[in-house]
Amino acid sequence: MGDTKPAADEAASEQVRAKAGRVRIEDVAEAAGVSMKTVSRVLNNEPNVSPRTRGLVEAAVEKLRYRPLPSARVLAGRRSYLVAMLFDNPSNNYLMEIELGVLDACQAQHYNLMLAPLVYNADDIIDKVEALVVQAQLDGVILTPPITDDVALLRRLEELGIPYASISAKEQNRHVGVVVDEHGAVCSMMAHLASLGHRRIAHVRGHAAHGASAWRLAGYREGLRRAGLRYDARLVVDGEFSYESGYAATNALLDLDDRPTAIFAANDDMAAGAICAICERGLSVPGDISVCGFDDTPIAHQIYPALTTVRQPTREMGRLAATELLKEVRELGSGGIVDVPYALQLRRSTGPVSSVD
Amino acid sequence: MGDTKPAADEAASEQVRAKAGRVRIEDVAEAAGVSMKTVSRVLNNEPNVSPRTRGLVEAAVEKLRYRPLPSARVLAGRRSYLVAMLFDNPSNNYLMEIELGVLDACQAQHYNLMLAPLVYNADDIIDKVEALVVQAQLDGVILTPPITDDVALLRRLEELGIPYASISAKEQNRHVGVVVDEHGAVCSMMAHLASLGHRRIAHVRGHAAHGASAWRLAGYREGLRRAGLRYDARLVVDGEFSYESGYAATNALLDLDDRPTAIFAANDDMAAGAICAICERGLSVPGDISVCGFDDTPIAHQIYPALTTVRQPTREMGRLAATELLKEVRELGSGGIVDVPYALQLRRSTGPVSSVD
DNA sequence: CTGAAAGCGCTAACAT
DNA sequence: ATGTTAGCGCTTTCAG
Repeated sequence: MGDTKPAADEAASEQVRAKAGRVRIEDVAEAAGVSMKTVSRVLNNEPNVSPRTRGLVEAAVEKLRYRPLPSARVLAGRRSYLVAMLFDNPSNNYLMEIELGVLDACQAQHYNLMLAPLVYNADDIIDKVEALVVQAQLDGVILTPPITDDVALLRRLEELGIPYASISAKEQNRHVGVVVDEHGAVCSMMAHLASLGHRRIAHVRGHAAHGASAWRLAGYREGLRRAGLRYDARLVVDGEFSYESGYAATNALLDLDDRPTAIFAANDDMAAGAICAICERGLSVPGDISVCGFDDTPIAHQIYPALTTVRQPTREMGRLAATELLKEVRELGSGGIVDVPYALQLRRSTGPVSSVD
Repeated sequence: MGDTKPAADEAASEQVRAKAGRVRIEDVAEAAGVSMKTVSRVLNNEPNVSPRTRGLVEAAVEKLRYRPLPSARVLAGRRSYLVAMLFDNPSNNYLMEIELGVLDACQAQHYNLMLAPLVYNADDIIDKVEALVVQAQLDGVILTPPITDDVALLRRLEELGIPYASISAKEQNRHVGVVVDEHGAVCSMMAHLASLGHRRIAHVRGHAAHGASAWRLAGYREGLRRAGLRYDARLVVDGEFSYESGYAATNALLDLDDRPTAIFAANDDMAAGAICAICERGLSVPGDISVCGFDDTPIAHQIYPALTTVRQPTREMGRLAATELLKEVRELGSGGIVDVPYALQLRRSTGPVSSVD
């Protein structure tokens, strides 16, 4: 390690600086023999840099292992490289999958994610979000159900001119985000039940305030229609997406004189509750009654019998929503709606209608 | 709206500025009739401000609805007001509860949370974390299992001098963070099983690389000892915390000539797998075999029969870990280890040993 | 295509 | 107890 050659000196001093202080854009500029601004251009993919210069800068960045300091960029620039995910925890599992997907996209594009727990329908939600957007200088927000359906909030976000993307929003007009054809999914599920010979199919609804509940009910009715079955209001009972509500709703159905041979619950948790209620009466699934759910959460294959349900690619949905949002952030109007595919997961909880019935 | 009176002018200009640009510390200083620095002192709870002045400043902050811009504070100051949570998803549910707790504490103390998905035992984990710490200027990190047990990482964090807090770390020496007495919890569970008359109690182990597995096994052995039961190696089978592994392990146990009358699985998912395996053989839980788990995840009460298990206050653990970390951030050495209580959740999956046995 | 200078909003160090 | 000054590291004008 001689200290005679200038090159060695330079390398050494750079080392020291990197260790002690921190490599700054100025150091990179010096190393590449260009100005700070040119380095900045390269970093931000701006036009008007010759390929040769770009290469020089990139090499210097690599060599010095330079990474821009986020706070400095934010302070100086217009963008904050920060998006927030607004949520009112619908379910730990669903939310975490979405979050992981969002994180995937954010990391890939060097954006940061901030989490904003909110309470759906609380009257201070707009103030809270506004404070967040202004204070944290958010570049955009991701809305998860059921926050997606707060019209007042949507309006305010539009007034503020801040890009947003929603996941499974009820109203899809003018939105950026991702949706899955829940209506179609439920229709397929109903077709599956009908093909097994079921004629009395019940539905346990989800929480009334959630958009998903309406879709799933609509799919149920359309499914009945297509199978040539009559809608019977007594076979539709309210739940609220929780295990307990599914349990209670199913007990009500089991008390009917003419009980159903199949139950479509609006999500897996309620379906699990349904199975429990059925088992407790000494009936068997699917021997006596078939049960199916929606979401394909882990519980779907961790209960006995394993649940027939509908799978949505949750993590992918998070990733795509974030991707569309970031497009929108870069250029208003460039984000779109992505329709992701669902898949029926046929498992043991559904079977042919029992012949004695 | 006259423009003659200076006071009105000032108010109006403040309004405009607040709307168009943004309220800055300078505006607050002007409104309070003090210098920028004094406002800064009040904002940061620094000493050497007279109560009167403090009051003046606070009133101005309130009136102008002033909020400091994070990036500016970070750039100018030493702290980043940012902590990261390092994780290698052990389970969506567990992680989300921890995260919500951490978020509670961070929000209360005006800190931001960054999420860092990692892969336990990957060889680039140290580089990744180091890049994060340096680049994002983290004030501290929170470690979740199993990342808590990466000794090389812990050493590096200490070298870097960056505060960290861990949740349920295997080695608790010199750590800041939160722990629960898992050993004691398992002993209690074993005492419960023994009191029901069980003499042949099996254990399905967790993933070998996780600290929790070792604790739970140790608690199992100690529990046997206290109940005066002999340890039988054939009754201990390996799992890896997944539903499938619990299912497979239980099938192995059921194939034994002298099969157990109770199974303690190292977590709920595996216990759910165990119940499935038992049911599939036409045996009943707890009639033929009692099953218990650990964690009290939602699945514990969503399967049939509901699972006897151990509950840890997960969200609270996240909150406490973050709280201790932030103490440590403010003043090295001020954070400590918090021992949180566990609770046995007795449900239907455990019962008296069958008399025929 | 490139560079020089002027801040972004705040805090640190040093006055006073 | 309070104020003054000089940056933090980057981007944005605006000028070449």
